[in-house]
Amino acid sequence: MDAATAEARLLDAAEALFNERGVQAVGMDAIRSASGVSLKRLYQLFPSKDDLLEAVLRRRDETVRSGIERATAAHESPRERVLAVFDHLEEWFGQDAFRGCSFINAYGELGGVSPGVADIARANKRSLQDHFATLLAAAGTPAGHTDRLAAQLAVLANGAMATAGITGSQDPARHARDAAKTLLDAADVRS
Amino acid sequence: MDAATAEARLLDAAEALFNERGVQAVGMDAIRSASGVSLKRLYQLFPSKDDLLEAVLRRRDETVRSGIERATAAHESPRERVLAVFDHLEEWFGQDAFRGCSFINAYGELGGVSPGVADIARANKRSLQDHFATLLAAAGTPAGHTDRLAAQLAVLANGAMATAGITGSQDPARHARDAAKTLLDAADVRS
DNA sequence: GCAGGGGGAGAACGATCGTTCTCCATCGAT
DNA sequence: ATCGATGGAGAACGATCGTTCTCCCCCTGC
Repeated sequence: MDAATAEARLLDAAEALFNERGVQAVGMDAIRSASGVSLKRLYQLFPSKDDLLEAVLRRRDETVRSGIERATAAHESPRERVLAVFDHLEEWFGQDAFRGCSFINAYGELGGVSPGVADIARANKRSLQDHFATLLAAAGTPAGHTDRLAAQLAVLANGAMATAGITGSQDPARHARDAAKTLLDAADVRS
Repeated sequence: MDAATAEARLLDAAEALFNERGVQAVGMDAIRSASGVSLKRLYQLFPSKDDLLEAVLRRRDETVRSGIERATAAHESPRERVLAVFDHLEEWFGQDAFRGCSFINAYGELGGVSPGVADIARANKRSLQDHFATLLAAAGTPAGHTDRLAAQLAVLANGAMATAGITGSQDPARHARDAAKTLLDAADVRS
């Protein structure tokens, strides 16, 4: 097995286990067993558990960003693109392994003691809000209003993730989408 | 020191430390040092760390419920009472020790391995949504709409907590409040 | 004054974890 | 065929943690 596939297998296994049980409850042996990669190789590629965790979060960050990008690109108007984000959330929440947003969870567990984890979580949440702002700017909304509306939409999306994680239901995505529609209507973002 | 004050000191110390560093990063020795209660007494009152954690979360649940109750009771109309919840959040987010919602954080860290923690978090979030529903029902909103609107407001509140925790800012509370106002307007909850 | 019991300080214990090390099998190059 | 390097399996190590135990002090009832 070459280094690239070993790394991918490690990130896959670690991501799944961290998602399922949290970070600190997962031992390096469990990651080794699940990935089929030896401890020696593991520590060659990721010198510490922190390094592995941050690599997992960085890859996950890239995954969710491109997933949202792809979901919004499939629609034409800014309004539909904003709503597509919430449709994307609903689909995500329906997956079997869904147990909340990795960044919200990792921040809750380690944000207080690991600045690296806190930074990655912050960056991911900022990128979500920036994405909303970009979509709204294309609708020709006045600049002052887009930032406020983007912040409100980000709060809705994060609330959907947190609520869906805890309750284990997809409903929060639909409620967030409905609320987003109301906010877009009120801001006169109709196309 | 009698049992009641020992218990209170333990819950205070554990709550502060869990909030600051997460649950698993806090050793029982740290709780003993911070509380000034001996390990023997600690284990007499709480036979395991899990018991202590659940007691902390249950007390915290009572605290946030009564805090929201008190904040809403200070206002007259259903609309103002709903908005008072978000003012209450903003004040909370401004506290120095604020590091996100205990239930969202605890669920992220332990919800996957501890059904007790997951249950308490679920109950807390359900009570928040129920509270919104009760406030809206008093406004005479049609029953079908109150549940949907209450769910949307709960998503907003949870999103404010998650976003404020990660970004360390009070702004999400104001954005959530603004969004809530828009939703109330759209649902014609004007008093 | 004294026996006894409850509580405090902290050592001790067993388990687990992150990390490193040992030993051995494999394999390509000469 | 032999050498050297590579990597795998898993033991070993040191630290930490949850939990229990030991020892001693102090207080109370007679």
